[in-house]
This record gives sequence, structure tokens and C-alpha cells, in this order.
Amino acid sequence: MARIIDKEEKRCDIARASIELFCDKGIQQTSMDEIAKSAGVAKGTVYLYFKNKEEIIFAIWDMIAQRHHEAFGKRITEHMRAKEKLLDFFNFSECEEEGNKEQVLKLYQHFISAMLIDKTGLYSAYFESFFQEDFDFISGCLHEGVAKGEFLIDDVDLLTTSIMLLLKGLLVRAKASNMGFYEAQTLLIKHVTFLLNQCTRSLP
Amino acid sequence: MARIIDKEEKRCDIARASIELFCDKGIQQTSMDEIAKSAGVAKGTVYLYFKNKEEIIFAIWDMIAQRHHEAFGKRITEHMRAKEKLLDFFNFSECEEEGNKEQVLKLYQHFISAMLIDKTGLYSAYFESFFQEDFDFISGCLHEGVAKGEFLIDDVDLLTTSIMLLLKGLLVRAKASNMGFYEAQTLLIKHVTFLLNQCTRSLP
Amino acid sequence: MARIIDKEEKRCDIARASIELFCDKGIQQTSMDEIAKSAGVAKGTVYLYFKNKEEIIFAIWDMIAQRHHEAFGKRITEHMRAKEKLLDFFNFSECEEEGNKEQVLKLYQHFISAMLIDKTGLYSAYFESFFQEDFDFISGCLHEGVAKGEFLIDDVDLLTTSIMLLLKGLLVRAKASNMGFYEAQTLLIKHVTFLLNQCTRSLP
Amino acid sequence: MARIIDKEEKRCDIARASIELFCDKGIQQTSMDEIAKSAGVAKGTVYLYFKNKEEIIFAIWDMIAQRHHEAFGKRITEHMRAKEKLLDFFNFSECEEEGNKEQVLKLYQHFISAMLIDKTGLYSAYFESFFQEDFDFISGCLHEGVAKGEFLIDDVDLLTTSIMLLLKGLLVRAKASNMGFYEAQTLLIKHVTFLLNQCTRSLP
DNA sequence: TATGAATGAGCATTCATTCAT
DNA sequence: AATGAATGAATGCTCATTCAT
Repeated sequence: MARIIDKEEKRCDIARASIELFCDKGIQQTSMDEIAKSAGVAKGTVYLYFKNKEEIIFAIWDMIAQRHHEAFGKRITEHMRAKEKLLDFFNFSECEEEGNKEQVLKLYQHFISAMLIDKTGLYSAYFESFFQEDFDFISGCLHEGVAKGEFLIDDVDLLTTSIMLLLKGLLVRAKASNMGFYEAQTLLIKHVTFLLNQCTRSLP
Repeated sequence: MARIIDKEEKRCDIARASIELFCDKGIQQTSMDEIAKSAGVAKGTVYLYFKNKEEIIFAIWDMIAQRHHEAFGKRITEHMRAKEKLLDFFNFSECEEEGNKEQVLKLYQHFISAMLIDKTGLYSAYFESFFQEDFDFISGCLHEGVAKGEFLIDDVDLLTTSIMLLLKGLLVRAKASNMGFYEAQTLLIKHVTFLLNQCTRSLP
Repeated sequence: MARIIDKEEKRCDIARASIELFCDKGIQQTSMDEIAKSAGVAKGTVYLYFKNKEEIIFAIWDMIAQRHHEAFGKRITEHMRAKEKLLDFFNFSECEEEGNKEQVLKLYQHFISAMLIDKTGLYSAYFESFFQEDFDFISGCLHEGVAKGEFLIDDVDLLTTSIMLLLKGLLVRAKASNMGFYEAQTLLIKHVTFLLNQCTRSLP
Repeated sequence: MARIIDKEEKRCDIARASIELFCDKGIQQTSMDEIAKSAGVAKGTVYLYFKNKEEIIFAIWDMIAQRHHEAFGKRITEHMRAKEKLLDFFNFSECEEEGNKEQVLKLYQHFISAMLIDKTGLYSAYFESFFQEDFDFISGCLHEGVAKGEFLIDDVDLLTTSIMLLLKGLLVRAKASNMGFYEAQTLLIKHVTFLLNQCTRSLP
């Protein structure tokens, strides 16, 4: 009988161990050696769980995104107003520790950085699908708001895209202006609110 | 005095030679060796004009930004409407060859990528100042439009920031969705126009 | 007793499973992992049947050589002329499928490559004994031909050695000239025939 | 002014330093690190003179082949008999030190080993051209012998090819039988002489 | 001023083998 | 007997930067 190991859990262990490194040093700057050491395993072991470095990155992002969507799904309730839901989407309430939110911001920035210079198209494809999920969430909120008679929107898709562009823009801006998570979030909410107020017409 | 001019010229020569390389291969992937070869000088010579790779990058960006602002300054005329000016700002008309626009887009993405993972703060500081210039331009246009009675805006700064976030967001989105310059530009204009229409109130 | 038979069978199973891999990718390039997977057993199991990679290689070669000699022994008949027998020795008729002949050629080349760089002397010893078998076969044919009065040979050993050198030389040449099995075989037979014609004197 | 360096000489220095390593440990088993250390330079420096490991190997072989052909060209004289020339071709007289001949034999074996498992075709192409040169030399000797009335040969090409196959076969045999240079050479000459005696008809 | 030779740390990935279960 | 998780050494190649000339 072979050693009994929860492969999925070990995968997570290794991925989790990489997160801190990626945040601190960046993706490119983190070596597989460091990841292995940080996870407390040998270098070769990392490759038993991940085909290559990219797979670790995507696995991490999957973990974060899944957790975000799941947590968001649990938080929202029937009677919440669409606008409330939307703003809650940008609040990573699932991060128990406060530091985790800063981590998520940094990771986001590192991942986008990696994507922006990727030549293989893997990152683009990955982020595209990931953005699509977010798009669907946001779009869903808006449509729901319209359906519930909360507000009127001429072109939901256009507004959704605008919101997503604001989100992405803010990730860049946050780095340039050396913002932390909260500052960035506050700014984002301010602009999304502004946009919503402008683009929706309250029903009488 | 002649010396200084020569020096400045050679700096430009070297910087210019790197642009294509940076666009084609990315900043990280372009070696100082290639830059030297492309500029037709020895590797050591590059270091006589630039302290390191970063300095080349900033020099390039300075060149492009200066050219952009200068060209924009020339294009706009007294009788143009504010909205016209604003949209013209996003049209890199100064790029004579069409390919150059694609280059500028790629460079922008590469630079942002570099900034997002920069630990020194140099990039952030640089981009912050650079973004500030753009902010001033856009803000100037909007204020002018208000002054001229072209439209009413409650909070010019907020709107300006929103526009800038859209711009940055689009640079990220363009890569994820594998867009070229024109597609990205079209999308940007669409969203800025939408925003302007929503956020400004035409005077009767 | 049953155990031993099983063990021998399993050894063969594993060895057989490696053949294709060795042909396709080369000995060095085939990992024990791949061999195990291909044989449908766990990596550790391979080591229960073979002390190391080399042992697998020798086992394979034993299988092939044994099959070759057995098949050859069956094919030749009393009334065949010595020359016929000799040429038949170079025809791997026992390979039912045509592709197998190409495999044998490749294996031969891979094995010789491994021997040529071997530091342990294991390969040399192995091949020496293996060459000796071939030498005996060929020498036997020639002696028989002489005994039967088919031809006259001054120095049977010298001629045998020459034939064997031609065979080995052809294996190298076949790779350099990118020959397949048939091309190599044709060339070999041509040269052996030429040698035989020159070195033997037909009796009147 | 840059450091004045005879690039060609340094190339040779590095190549020469690798020879011993390749002989002792084999090509595959010699790391670029060891080559650099052995040549007394940094690893990166090796790459200034050779694009990759293969280039070193081919450079070495070029050096040896060139030296061999040049030395051979000088040694042979007008009045030598064709057979004398031919046998001299297999005598690496240009190797001043005796150990060098053993080195050449080992290198030959290592190179052939590398070729036999090469998937790129580079080695095959290289050896093919190299074999062609040898073929031309040998063929030239034989033709000359015929022209001079030294002997009669029905098919010079066939005989030349046979000789070359003997040579290649002997390189393999030498390893299997653990022969040194002299033993191998003696055997080769014996077989070539035998072949020549059989295949040529002395004129009356 | 200009050159370009030299450096050497850095890194992703592979793989034969072991051994706890 | 059989498994397969774990190991960690090994390696070809890159590149920003320095400095002797």
C-alpha cells in the first residue's frame, strides 16, 4: 500500500505556501526552489503536484476566485438591493484576516503584470475567462436590479463593461499611487457608485 | 555646449533603438546586449548614457509622452469643442506610421507590467507623475468645456479620474482580449463618450 | 515454482513494454516512470524485477537475440547452401510486422550508443559475448560451406571478423545516412556478397 | 580600446580544454560548468565563443579532422604507392604524443555514440559530410593506384565503402573488446590489407 | 569616449532510486 | 508483492554589469 495522501490538500498546501512568496517578491522573482522550501518539500515534489510554475499561479488564482465567488454567493440574500450586492462584490469579506485583502490586491497586480507581458496567450486566455465570470456576476446584479424595478438601465452590458474597466484601471492606479486595499476599494466604490447614479434612473 | 547636445542626441538614438525591441520582445526579455547592437554601439557605451536598463525605459516613455503632448498641443485649436479635444487626446495622431500606434499600445502594456511588479518605487513615482500630466490635460479640457458653457459637470475631478481609470482598465483588457490598437481605442472612446453623456448635462 | 514462472513472465512484460519507448525516444531519454506506466505497474514494481535501468536493456537485448537465433535455427535447413544461410542471418524474418525490423535497427543503434560511452564495462562485456555468438554463427556457416565443398576460404576467422565489422559499420552508417532497415540491409548484403565473392574461390 | 584577444585562439583553448573532459567522462556527462572550469574561464565566457555545447563538439572534431587531413596531405609524397598512402591514412602520425592517439579513438567513439542517439539530425548531417571527406580521400587513393597501374579494381566505390564500413565497425568493436588505439589500428590494417589483396588484381 | 571581453549568480525542470505503507 | 510519494542532485543557458584597454 502506498502512503495515503490527500493529493488535493497537498496541492493546496503548496499553492498556499507560494502565495506569500508571490506577494512579497512577485511571480517572476519567485523561484521554484523557494516555493518548495516554503512549502517544506523537495523541489521535485512540487512538480508532482504542478506541471510547471504557471499551473501554480493559475491554481492560486482559481482558489482565490472560487473562494470569492462562493463567499459572495453565500453573503447575498434575496432581499438585498442590487446595488448593495454589487458593492459587496468588491468587498472581499471572505478574507478573515485583514492582511489577506492586501495580499489579494498584490496578487491581482502581479497576475495582471504577468499577463501583460505573456507571449504564450495562456495568461490572456485564463484572465479572459476569469473576467467573463466577473462580468456575468455584475451583469446579473444589474439585470436583477432592473427586473426588480430598482432602476432603469439602457444598456446593461455597456455599464457592466464600464464597471469592469474601472476595476482593472484601479488595480493599476493602486500600484502607481501606492494605495493599500482599503484606499483602492474606497475609490472603486466611489466611482462605481458615481457611475451607477449617473447611468441609472431611479424609478418614481 | 556642443558636447551636451551630442550627448542628448546619442541618448535618444539609443532609446529609439530600444523601442522596437521592447515592443517585440518585452522589456524583461530585451537584453542590454540587444539594445547595444540595435543602437550600433558597444555594450559598455550604453552604460555611459544610461545608468541601467530602467533609465532607458523612462527615457523612452519621456520621449513618447512628450511627443504625444506636443502633438496634441498643436492639433487642438481654439474653436474645437471640449469633447472633440478629449477624444482627440486618445488618438495618437502623431504616429505617422500606423504600426507605431500598435507599438505605443504594446509599450504602454509593457511599462505597466513593469510598474506593477516594481519593488523600488521608481516606476510608481514615474507613472504617477505621468498620469498626473494626463489628468491635468483631461481635467483642463473638461473645465474648458464647462467654462465655454458646453456642458455642466458637478465634479470635474471625479469624472476625470473615471476617464483615466477607463483608460488604464482598457490597457489591461486589451491584452486579455488580444485587442489591437484600433479595437481598444474604439472601445475606449465608446465608454468615455457614454460616460460624458451620462455625466454632463447639455445646456439648453 | 509457479512463482518463478510468474516472475519471469512479468519481467518479460516489463521489458517488452520498454522496447517501443526505447525505440521512439532512446534509452537515455526514456524514464523509469514511463517504463512503469507503459508496463502498467508502479514505479517501485519495476525495481522489484530489475535492479536498474541497465538490467532492462540487457533483458530486452537477450529477448531479441534469443528470438533471432531461435528463429534462424528453425529457418535454416540441411540442404541450404552456406551462402544462403549467411544472408538469411541478416534478414530478421522472425519479425512478423514490418515495423519491428525498423525497431530492431533503432534498438541496435541505441544499444551501441550506450555501450560506446559506458564506463562500467558492463555493456562492453555484454556486447562482446553477444558478438561472440554472432561470430560463431557466421563462422559456423562458413566452415560448413567449406566442408560441403561449396567454396574455399583461406582464413575463415578473418573473413568472419570482416563480415562482423561490416555489420557494425553499417549500423553506424545507417544512422549517419538516415537509412531505414531495408536500405541498410540491402547495402549490407551487397557488401557481404562482394566480400564472399572475392574471398572465396568457387570450386570447379 | 577593448582588450586585445585572439578570438580564434581562445576558441581553440576552450575546445582543447574540453577534449580531455569529453574523453574521460563522455560528451553527455561533461557539463558546461566543467568545461569552463577546465578552460579557466567563467561559464558565460564559454558561451561567448560557442553558441552551445554542440558547437564545441563540432569544433573539436573539425580541429582533429583538419589536422588529420593536413598532416596526411603533407606526409604523402608523389612516389608513394597507393596502398602505402591508404594505410598511412589510418595512422594518426600527426599526434605527437602517444596518448593523443588514444584520445582520438575515444573521441571518435563518443561522437559516434552521440550521433547514434541524436534526434535533431545535426550530428548525422555533420558525420555524413565528414565521412564523405574520408570517402573522397580513400577513393582518391584507389583511383590513383589504378591510374598508376598499381592494381586493378572493378568497382572503386564499392571497395571504398567497404573500407569505410570496416573503419566504423572497428570503432564499435574496439570499445566492445576494450581495445586501445594500436590494437584497433593493427586490426583495421589487417582487414583492409586483406580486402585490398582480395579485391585488387596485381598487374603482371 | 568608447569598447567588448569577462563574469558568475540565477533558474526551471528531469529522473533514477528509495522506502514507508 | 506492490505501490507511488518523495527526494535532491544535476545542468544548459542568460544577462546585467564591470573594467582593463
